[in-house]
Amino acid sequence: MAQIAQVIVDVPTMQTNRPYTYLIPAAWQSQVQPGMRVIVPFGRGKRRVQGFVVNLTNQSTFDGDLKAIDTVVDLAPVLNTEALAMTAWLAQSTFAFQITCAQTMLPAVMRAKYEKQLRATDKTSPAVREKLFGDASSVSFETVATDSQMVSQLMRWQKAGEVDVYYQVKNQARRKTQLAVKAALTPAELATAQTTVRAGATQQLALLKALATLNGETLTQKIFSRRFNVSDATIRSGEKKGWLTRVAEEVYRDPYADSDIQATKPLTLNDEQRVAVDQIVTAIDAPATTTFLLEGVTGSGKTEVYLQAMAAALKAGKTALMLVPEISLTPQMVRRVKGRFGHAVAVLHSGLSNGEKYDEWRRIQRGEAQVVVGARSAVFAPLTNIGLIVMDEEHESSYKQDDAPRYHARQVALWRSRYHHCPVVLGSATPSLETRARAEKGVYSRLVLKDRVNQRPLPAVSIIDMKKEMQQHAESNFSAPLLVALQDRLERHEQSVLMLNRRGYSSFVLCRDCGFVLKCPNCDISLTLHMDTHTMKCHYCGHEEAIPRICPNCHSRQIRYYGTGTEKVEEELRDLLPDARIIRMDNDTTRKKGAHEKLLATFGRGDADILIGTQMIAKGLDFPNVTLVGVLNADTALGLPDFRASEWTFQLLTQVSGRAGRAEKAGHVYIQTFNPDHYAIRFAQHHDYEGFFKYEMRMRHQGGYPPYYFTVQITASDLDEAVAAKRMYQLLQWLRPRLTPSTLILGPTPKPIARVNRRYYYQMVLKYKREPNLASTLSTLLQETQVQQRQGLQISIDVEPLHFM
DNA sequence: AGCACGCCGACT
DNA sequence: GTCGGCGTGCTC
Repeated sequence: MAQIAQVIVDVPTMQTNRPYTYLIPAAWQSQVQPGMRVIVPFGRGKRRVQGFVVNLTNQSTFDGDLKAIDTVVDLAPVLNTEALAMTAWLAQSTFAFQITCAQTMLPAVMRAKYEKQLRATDKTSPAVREKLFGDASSVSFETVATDSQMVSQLMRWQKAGEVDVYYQVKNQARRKTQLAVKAALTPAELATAQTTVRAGATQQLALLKALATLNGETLTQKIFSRRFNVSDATIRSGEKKGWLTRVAEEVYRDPYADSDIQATKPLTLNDEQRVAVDQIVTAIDAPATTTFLLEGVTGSGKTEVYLQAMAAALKAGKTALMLVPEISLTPQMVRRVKGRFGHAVAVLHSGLSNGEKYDEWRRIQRGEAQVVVGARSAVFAPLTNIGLIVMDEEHESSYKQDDAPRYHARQVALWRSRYHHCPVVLGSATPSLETRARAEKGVYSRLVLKDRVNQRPLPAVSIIDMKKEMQQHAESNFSAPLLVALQDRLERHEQSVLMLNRRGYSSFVLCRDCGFVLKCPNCDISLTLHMDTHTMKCHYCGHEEAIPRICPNCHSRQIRYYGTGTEKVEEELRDLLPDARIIRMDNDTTRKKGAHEKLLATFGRGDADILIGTQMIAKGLDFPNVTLVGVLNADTALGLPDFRASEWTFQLLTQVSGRAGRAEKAGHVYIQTFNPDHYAIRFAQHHDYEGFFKYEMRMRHQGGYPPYYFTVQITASDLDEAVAAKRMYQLLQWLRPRLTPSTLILGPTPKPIARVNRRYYYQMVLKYKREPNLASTLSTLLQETQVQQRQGLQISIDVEPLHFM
């Protein structure tokens, strides 16, 4: 029986990023297990924090007095052996704190909330009691400690024993319960009771008869009253008479409870799909940790391959994990998977409430769900005995988390595949260069789907040179050919989709007299105009202000907005095509829960002719009547200072092109661009992924970028620009001699957006092929800079960053 | 992170 | 003299 526990405490700092040793109180010794949450005293005061038990021993390696665990929060571990191992690996590979990693794997409600409280003691004088507590015995420190004078007063009272400081560690997890009805009498007694109710009491008679059918089982009151048509009032009076008892029964919050989902059958596979499924199934059965790259154009039936391979994993008694990008996790997608696997499916995505996420997580943990579908963080789903991991649209940048722990779901998936000894399927029409290059080298097995399931050819793509258009016509978002095509679709009662590439683009306010651009007072970027709220907003810090009527700089009235937002495009289109029914889909119109789905349903029913949207419309939507896709500005992302700009542009254009002509009717795509000869646009025009891959690989080779080099980004930020810059140069001096000479260091440079939220950002990028001591060097760097970090300097390390700006 | 300790300036 | 400002070190 273990007497001592090693605990990772909820104090995310470099110094506390290691286990602390605690005594286990005798009463808990047989129950505490690694992976359980505990509450422990930490520090010299009375502070208490939550922690995770990571190890049990009988001997302390700590030479000093041990404190004892205060409370054990869980009855069973919330992190199993795999999750604990994953925590350690994740912390080490992303340079994040272990506690941060552990918390990332669990639903948000399992994170503790802390409240510092003051409690009355037996020494509390009436005056203090009156001033602080009133009738209560405790009060939150924050509500009383209003200013520094009060804080010192409170400290004096604490020293005098007038008040006691206490840390309340709050568990946010709430289980949802529903009242359930249970018969309190035996069947014989119920029968007797039926004869004793007064004549005409039909409700009571119905209740007794209903209770008799329960056979001692419980049934939620809601269903009970509906099924037997007895009112809640009757049930309550039955409870008073002692016929029944009502108990609170735990229920899961089921986000899809109200949607009725049609069961679907596996579709017939074509030859290529068959080959793919067979290979994956062979790997599942072996089992082998093969990583497959499933490459197939839109409409080639990748999803069906996933579903049939997952079915094989279930058939082998194993579980399956399917990751999809957040924006592809639409109700249609969920319906498709649930239709195939029914109640075995748990869904995890950001649209769920915290309670719903918690319940889905517990269903998985208890083994009640064998299939998990979810976005990035679902890669940590507590499935055991995984037989297959699928990652759809593996090139999507949303798989990389932007804040600590800065992990890529693909890396986690590969780690779990090794742990469970199961295959991984990475699917995409436009694989990331890293993945495709690994397939080329034979590290991954490549499976190719060349044919579209419906045998439709890919749509024709026309490139429109906007430079020429601008010379011939007045300034407009719509070129003549696109407008003609839109008109034509209207006449033929076919639908069109227009995409506005928002990346690197927005509408801002500019003074036509002096050129003044309205900027955010906290960040280094222009404020974006929002017509719906009639405000100027900063997309980085959320700052909001009124739209200026006169220029703050020269007081001219010639201050107008520039650039293009979806709203402005919509407005212009309504002018040009007054008869068209238009739907706009962007962050503003889809913010409300379910709004996204509603707009798509309207469009799908044919209640609109044109759908205007941002990147979010490029993915997954599949409407047979769409025969025209227009990209209004293909090249805004090309101007970004990022070596992946071409890759993103190519992927986006290829994806959006796939939206045209998915059924019987042929589709056409119009791409408006100022760079008609750019290779990313040319290869997208010809649906030529292979061509793009070869060309881009040459570019990466020349520039020394991934996948030829590994990269690490180091960022420093401070309120004082000079401090950030100086520290960054010191880091460079410190790092250079510790790294191999062949490692390249780019920078330090100010970030393209140098100031965000009043902080100044500087970055440095390491490019290397082999750097054996990199991990230890970078951890030392973090250790050595912790004193500066206290003083307000923030340093972060991003391994294989996706965004270089 | 949050707390105690310790060292300096300005006041009951 | 002391109260309280902040820089520094430590938390099993």
